Amino acid sequence: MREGGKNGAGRGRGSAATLADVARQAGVSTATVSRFLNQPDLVRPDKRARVDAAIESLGYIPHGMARSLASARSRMVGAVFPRINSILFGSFFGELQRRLGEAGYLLVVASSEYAMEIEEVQVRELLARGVDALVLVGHEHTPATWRLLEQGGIPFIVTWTWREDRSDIVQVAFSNADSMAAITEHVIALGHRRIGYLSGRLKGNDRARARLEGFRRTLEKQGLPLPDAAVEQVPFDIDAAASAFGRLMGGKKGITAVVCGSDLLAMGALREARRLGLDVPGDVTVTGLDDTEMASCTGPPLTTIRTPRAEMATRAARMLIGRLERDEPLQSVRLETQLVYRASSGPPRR
Amino acid sequence: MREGGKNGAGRGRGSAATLADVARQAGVSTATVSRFLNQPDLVRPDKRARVDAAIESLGYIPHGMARSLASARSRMVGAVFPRINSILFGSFFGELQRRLGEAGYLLVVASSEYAMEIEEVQVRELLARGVDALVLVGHEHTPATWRLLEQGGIPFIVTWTWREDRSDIVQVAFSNADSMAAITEHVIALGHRRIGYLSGRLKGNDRARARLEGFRRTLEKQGLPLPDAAVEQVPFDIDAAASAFGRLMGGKKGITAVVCGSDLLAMGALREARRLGLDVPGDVTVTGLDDTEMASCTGPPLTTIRTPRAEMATRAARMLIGRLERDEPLQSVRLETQLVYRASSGPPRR
DNA sequence: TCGACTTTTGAAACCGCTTACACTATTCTC
DNA sequence: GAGAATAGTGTAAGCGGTTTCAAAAGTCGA
Repeated sequence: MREGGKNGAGRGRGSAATLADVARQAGVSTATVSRFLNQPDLVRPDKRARVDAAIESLGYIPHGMARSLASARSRMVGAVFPRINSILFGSFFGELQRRLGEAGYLLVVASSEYAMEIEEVQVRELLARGVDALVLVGHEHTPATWRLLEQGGIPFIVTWTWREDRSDIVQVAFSNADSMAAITEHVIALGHRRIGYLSGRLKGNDRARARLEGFRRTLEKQGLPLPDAAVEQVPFDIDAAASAFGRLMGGKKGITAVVCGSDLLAMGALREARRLGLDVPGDVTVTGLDDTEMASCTGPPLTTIRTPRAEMATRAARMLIGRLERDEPLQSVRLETQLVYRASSGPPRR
Repeated sequence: MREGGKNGAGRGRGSAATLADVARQAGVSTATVSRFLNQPDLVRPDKRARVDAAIESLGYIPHGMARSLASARSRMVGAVFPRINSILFGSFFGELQRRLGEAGYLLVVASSEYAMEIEEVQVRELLARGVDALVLVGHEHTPATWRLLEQGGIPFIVTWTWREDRSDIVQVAFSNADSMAAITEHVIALGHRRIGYLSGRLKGNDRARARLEGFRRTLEKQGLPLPDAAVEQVPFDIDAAASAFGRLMGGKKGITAVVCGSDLLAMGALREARRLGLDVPGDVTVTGLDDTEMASCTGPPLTTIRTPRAEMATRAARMLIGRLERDEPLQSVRLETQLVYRASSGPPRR
C-alpha cells in the first residue's frame, strides 16, 4: 500500500474516491474523467488508458446520486404494483427488471396493496426520487395521481388493462374482458348453464371489474341467467376463495361450473372442492385466468387463459428504453391471450 | 435536432419548483425551508405555516437526489435476490418492501439469476446508486463482492441461509440443512427406505447445497443407502423437475419416496406423477420445502416445511431501520421452520 | 511552413438541497 | 431590567458529478 500521495489527506475512513481524485491521479481534469465515463470516444486513447488505470487503482465507483443530480437523469424506472408478492406480478416484474437492467436501468418498485390512495403516495415518492419513467397497472388512479403523472413530465405506461377508449394513454396491455369472455364461452360450449363466478375485490381494481364484465356480457349474449347469489367477491387470497367456493356450491343453486377471476382464486376453489369431496370436473368445472406457473400442477390441472405477462414486460421495457435513450415515441400495444384447456373443465354430468 | 438543445430545454422535471422557489415565495431562507422539511420543530409556527402554504401553492416536491447528495443518505435499501419472479422470494421481498416503506425507505431490487458474477455487478450497481443498506441471500458471494461490501461501509444482512460458523456476519436466516433433515426424518419414519432426491442447481446456491447435505446426513445417520442415481439435479423450473422425477421413477430403482429441494420442484414432481398415473402417496411419497402459498392446492396437497419468509423480512427490515435511524447494532437471528404434514406423504404401500 | 479546420482538453458554472457557523431574537434567571 | 442561555434564522460552503465555452493541440492541403 503506497502512501506517496501529495497531501496525504483525502483517504478518510468512509470517504470513497471521487472523480476529482481520479482526475488528480491521472493528471487530467475532472471533465475528462467524466467524459471517459460517459462518452469514451471523445477522449484520446492515451488519456483513456491513464484514467482507466487511475480508476482501477483507486477502486473508484461513480457516485450515482451526484451523477443524477448533475445530469437530470437517474436511470431508474419506477413501477407501482397492486401487490408485489404475487406470482402474477412477480413474473411481470422480474422480466421488467431484467430488461431494464440490461440497458443499465434500475427498477424501483412499490406496492399499493390495491389501494388507490397508497398508490398516489407511492407515485409521488417515486417521482420525488427522480425516476425517469413509470410503469403502472391498470387505468384506475386517483385524480391527484393523474395530475402528478401529467406534471411529472416523465413518460409512463399503463399495463395489464387494455381500454379501447384511452388512445390518449400509452398502454401495453391485454383485454381482461375479452379474455374472460373467451373462457366463459368455452364453459358454455361445454354445456354448462348454471355458472357461478368467483371474483376478487372490484374496488380499485379495473382488471377484476373488466373480467366480471366480460363474464356478464357473455352470459347475457347467450341468454343465460346470472342470479346475484352466483357471484362471490372476495379478497385475493386462497383461503377466502375457498370459502366463497363453498358458499357458491352450497344451497341448491345447481351450479355446475365456477368461473374464477384469477388462477389464485381458482386454486382456492379447487382446494375446497377436494375438501368437499366434489369431483372436478365431474361434479363441477373450475376455471382460472392468468395461467400462472403452477396452473399445470393443481389437482386437477387448471383450465385457464394465458396472459402475456412476460411479453408485456418486455415490450414496456423496450419502449421505455427507446424513449429514454433515443427519444423514440411510445406506442400502445394490445396483446392477445390464449385459452389453455386442461383437466379442470368438462361437460356437466347433469 | 433541436437547437439550443441541452441548455434551456430543461429535460426531466423541467420547470418544477425548487426549494429556493419555495423560500422566495414564503419569504424565508432556503435553510428554513430545508429545516421545515427535515426537522419542523426547529421552525417557528408562523413561518412553518408560510412555508407550508408556499409548498402547497407551488406543488413543490423535494428533489430526492439532491437531497441524498447533500445529506449522504439515500433512504434506499438494496436487495439482490437470485430470482425475483418466484413466489418464494416474492413473498419475502413484498414484506420487506412494506416494512421499509413504512419507515420511509425505498427498496431497490436486483436479481442475480443465480449467478454470482451477475450478483457482483448488481451489488456494485446498488452501491453506486448509494443505497444505505443491503440485503443479500445466502453466504456464497464472489471475493470481489465481499470486498465491495467491506469497503462499501454500509450495513448488510445475509438472509435465507443460517451458518453457525459465521458469527462475523449478520444473518437473519434459518437452517436449510436442519429443515431438510426434519422432513427427511419424517419420510423415513413413515417407513420409506429407498428415497430419491430432487435438487435444484447446486452451483452458486448454498441453500440448495445445505438442503442436500441435510438430506444426506439424515440418510447416513439412519444407515440408509443413497445411490448416485437417486439424486437428480435440475434448474429451478417445473418442467425440468417433472422430467427429472420421471427419471427417478424409471428403471427399477424401487424408489418409494422423492424428497424435493423445494416446493416448486415438488410441484413438477406431482404433475409428472399424475401424468404417469402414479398415485401419491400410494405409489410414491413426494415432499417439498418452503410451504409456498399454493402448497395446499396441489394434487394432492403437499407435505412440506414452512420457512419463515415473512418473518425474515420483518426482522431484517426492523433491524436495518433501527440501525439506520438510531444506530442500533445489528444482531443475527436464527429462525425456526416447521413441518407441515399434508396428503402427499404416507407410508409405502408394501 | 502556414492558415483553416477539427479534435481534445480544462476551468468553472451549475444541479437542488443540507448543514456548519455566525448572528439576531427571545426567554430565563436572579 | 441586565446578562446569560436558548431558540430561530440566514449565509454560504459544500455534496460529487455534468456540461458549456473557449482555449490548446493536432491534422492537412497547398
